Amino acid sequence: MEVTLRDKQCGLVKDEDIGKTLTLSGWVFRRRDHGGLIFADLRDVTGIVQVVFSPEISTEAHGKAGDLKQEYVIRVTGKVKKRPEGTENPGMATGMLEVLVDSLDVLNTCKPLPFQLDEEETNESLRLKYRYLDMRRPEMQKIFTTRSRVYKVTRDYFESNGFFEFETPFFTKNTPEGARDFVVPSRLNPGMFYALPQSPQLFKQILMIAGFDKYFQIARCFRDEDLRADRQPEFTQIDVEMSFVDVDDVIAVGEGLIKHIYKAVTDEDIQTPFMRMTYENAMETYGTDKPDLRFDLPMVELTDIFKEAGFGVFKKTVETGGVIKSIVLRNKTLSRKDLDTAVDVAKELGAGGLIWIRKEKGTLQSPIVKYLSDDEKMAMDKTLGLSDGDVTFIMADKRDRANENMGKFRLYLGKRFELIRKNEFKFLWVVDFPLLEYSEEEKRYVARHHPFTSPQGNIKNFSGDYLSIKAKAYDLVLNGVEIGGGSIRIFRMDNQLEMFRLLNIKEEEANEKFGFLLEALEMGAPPHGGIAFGFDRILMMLLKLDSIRDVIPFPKTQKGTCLLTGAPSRIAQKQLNELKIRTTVEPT
RNA sequence: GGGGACGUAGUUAAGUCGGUCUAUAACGCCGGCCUGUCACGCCGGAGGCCGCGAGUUCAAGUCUCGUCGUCCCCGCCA
Repeated sequence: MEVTLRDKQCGLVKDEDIGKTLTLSGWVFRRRDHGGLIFADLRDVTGIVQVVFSPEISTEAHGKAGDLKQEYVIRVTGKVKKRPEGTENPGMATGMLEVLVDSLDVLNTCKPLPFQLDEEETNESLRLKYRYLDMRRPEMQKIFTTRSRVYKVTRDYFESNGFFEFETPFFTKNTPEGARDFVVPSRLNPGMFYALPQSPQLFKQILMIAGFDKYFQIARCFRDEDLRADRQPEFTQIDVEMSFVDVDDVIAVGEGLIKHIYKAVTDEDIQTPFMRMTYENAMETYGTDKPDLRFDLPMVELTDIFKEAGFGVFKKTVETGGVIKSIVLRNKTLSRKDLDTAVDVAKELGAGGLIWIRKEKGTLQSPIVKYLSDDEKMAMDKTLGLSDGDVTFIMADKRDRANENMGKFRLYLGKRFELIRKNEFKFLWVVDFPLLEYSEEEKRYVARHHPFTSPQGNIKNFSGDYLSIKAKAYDLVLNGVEIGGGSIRIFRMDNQLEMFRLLNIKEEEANEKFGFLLEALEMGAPPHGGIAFGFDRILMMLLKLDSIRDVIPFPKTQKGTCLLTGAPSRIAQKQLNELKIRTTVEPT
């Protein structure tokens, strides 16, 4: 016998259904039992519709409805009616309608819930353990239906721009640079391991060399590093690579994609092109390579003004090549306590110290003011344009440390004094990254992005300051979070060898680790470059959520465990034997 | 590896200076009543190893140490 489970979904019942008899199925979201009359909100992913059980319509259905409980799965059949005047609910999409039920079937029951679905705040570990209940909440359904739509518009965008979608291997080769790899033992090759990809980087370059011109993939990536609110061990990237392009081409495609996604999520248009800022400018002005531009507080350098200062810390810092940087917090008359707290915070962030100078009634007040000459005070006042109620915060340190610490302190000020305009989306390209950075740990220069990133200009026989070489690399930053990054790649073997020389990587080592790419570079590799966007982070930001876990269906805890499935777990000795693996941890 | 926060009925929270705490409330749950509710309402009831383990004390939900779990941050990570 054929049974109709439903004619349409709950949220899709419309005015034109009035008078029709429909069969609907869904979950009992809430039930309001008035004894003689019982209301229930029937819910599915499309929304909620009110169903009414009245003994005047069906005593049998009304009788059964008395036993309905939260989250029972039911099927009802009944006539769609306009609600009686005065009982409409304008707060819900189907609030003008209701279904008068003549027959009710309980398709499945539900035990009492471990937490209420409409509870504002529920312990996240409980939500993760019962993720299927958590995900029934309308807010979560909104997140994941949005996520689904973003996959679709992403594919639409690339498809209409001539890109080809590929899948690349999960079981791949361990790479030396970058994050720690997750590894998978190879049973067929005892003692050998695959690595899960940190990104499809080398494969997408190979695809360019293979002549596919424009590639994209919505790719899962794996990095065995510690977790954060915006970092999961497996996450999704929108991975892109293009041939015969330079920086501006990739950036333009990236902006087009973000515009598309932004529209899909917020239904609004954003202005492109996005602002661009050099890495150096970002570091000098905001002390970070991912500035949050939803508030101002730029850093201003005062090194020249205070280089002769009577205040020992300033003088000594400048003499030893350091800098003096300041931030002005305008028109917030801070108490002594606020200022003391600010000093403590700065120290906790890693600063050696923090000087404050407050302007009131036209004069500068500060513990160090007596060490400053009138000329110095006037020069500072003029440079910073101070008014009454302004506080200048000053750090003196080596350039990198002063920038970095002041950058962190800037974020503190932004939060503490609520300067962040929360409704804004401030996109920003950070460009002209240094090609190299010095690794204290390894005592050598390492690639800031990765070793296949193209330098700006010719680096053949380069002998100057290695840190001054710029890369054709770019990051996309949104509200202080990095949501994408990429580069133009080196496409000629001679340049790649030059790069390895700078990195002090021996040719044999390079061949052993990524010889397949090097060999490919020698067989007609076209100029190419690309970018990858953090899919989860983009969603998190656009939906104004605080955690990447909220946009991932089944996320891991900070210890990397899955509370739903209990992963990771021990495996049987037999499995270990097959893999020729012995652990050094005793079973507990 | 390090720093910090939290852990009390099924859930969310309160619990002051260690002492009427026999641990409180709301929601949920159970029973009853209710024909226009929509977070329905009203009456009644059950429900607790105060994360776990030591210690201090006449006395511990409360103080100390350890441990487990979750979260935030640094390191790590692009």
